Amino acid sequence: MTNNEHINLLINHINKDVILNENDIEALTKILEIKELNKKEFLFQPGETSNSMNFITKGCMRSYYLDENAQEHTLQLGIEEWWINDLYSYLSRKKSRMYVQALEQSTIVQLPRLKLEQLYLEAPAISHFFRIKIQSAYVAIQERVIDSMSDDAYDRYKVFIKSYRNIEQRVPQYIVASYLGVTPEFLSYLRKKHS
Amino acid sequence: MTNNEHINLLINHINKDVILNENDIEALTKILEIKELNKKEFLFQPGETSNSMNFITKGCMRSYYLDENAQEHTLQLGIEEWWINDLYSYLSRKKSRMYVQALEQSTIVQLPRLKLEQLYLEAPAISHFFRIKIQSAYVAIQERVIDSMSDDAYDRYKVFIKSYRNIEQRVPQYIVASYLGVTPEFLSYLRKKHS
DNA sequence: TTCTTTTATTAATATACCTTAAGTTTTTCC
DNA sequence: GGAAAAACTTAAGGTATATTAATAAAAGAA
Repeated sequence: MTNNEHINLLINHINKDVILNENDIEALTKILEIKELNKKEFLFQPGETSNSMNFITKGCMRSYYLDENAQEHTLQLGIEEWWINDLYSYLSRKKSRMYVQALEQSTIVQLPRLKLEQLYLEAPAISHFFRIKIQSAYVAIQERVIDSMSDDAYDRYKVFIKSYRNIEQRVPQYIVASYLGVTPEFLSYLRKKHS
Repeated sequence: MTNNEHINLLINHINKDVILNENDIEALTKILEIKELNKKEFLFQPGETSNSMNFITKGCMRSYYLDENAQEHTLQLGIEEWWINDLYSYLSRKKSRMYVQALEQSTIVQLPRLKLEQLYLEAPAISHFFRIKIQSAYVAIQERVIDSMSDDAYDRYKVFIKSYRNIEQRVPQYIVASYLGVTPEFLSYLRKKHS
């Protein structure tokens, strides 16, 4: 894929929610950076602060953290045309507890925070777009809190398969387990029991 | 309390995060509405769509929903100078699954959504304020997801007491349990065990 | 106050999920 | 293609939390 193909994926993606004019597109193109990540490579790690919005144009990524017992917990998974980040760190300007990692050879388009916030001032459409994105991130995570309180593990697995249809095939099952909040052994048991 | 006292609580609250000028304050005052709720009265119920931002100036409120087994799950608790809403419904414009209810005789200052979004256009400080609020709501809920995945019930209870210090005394324990995602019986057991 | 309703406690039994450990299958890479 | 590593499965035994049901305590109403 050429750089322009990656950039166009981003522009088209944004254009689904807001109307970008020529200036918006040019300004956006000026500030973006394209980054390649090898399989298992980290975009950032605990202790660092997220300084960009990251749009996946190729590959598959996840964010996760380690609890006190060094157990992995996956917070977010993403493939082509999804955003990946620790929004907590990006928004609060605090150090992240997260690893953000490529699960396959991946390419992302990055928008550096300071330049992006500068851009908000001249390009209201872009500001509006990210307001919408953050709102949907909120909506998604509230759904997750609700599901985790009302559903047992197998119901959460069904919800996961439904909303992450294409992703499920591409990531190891132990990562799905760490997203659902169960052990890989228990997920394996559930899959057998219900098959 | 007079209406002006309720309004001043809101203005002072907003002024902690952004600088409001005289016009901002006047415009804000023009669109706000003050509402009284009796103990146990609902601000809205499942099936309705949230159409305002709601700032508590007196009393204590919560949002909760019922799962398929008619179990209550408390999502949010708030007292004086906290916001209460189903942000999911407010932001997505979809019907809420939530009950938002006064736990004591309460007063809220409401900002109707359409008028507020109109106001954003002329009062960037207010737009900025709510962007910050939604961001902190995201940050708070992500913390909650992380805690629910890494901590056991007693650890979550300790976190709850720390962050909801003043609220804990004012709400029945079974509501705390429904916030933590455990049964009232189990919370009672935990409190005894660790006392 | 007294009665009624709401909330909290206790305890026995049940269940969802975890831990450990061993064995199997799949993927990676030289 | 074969060895090594990574991922998945199975099963036994254990723990955190749920369920049920009965009692006690506290709060609200008359």
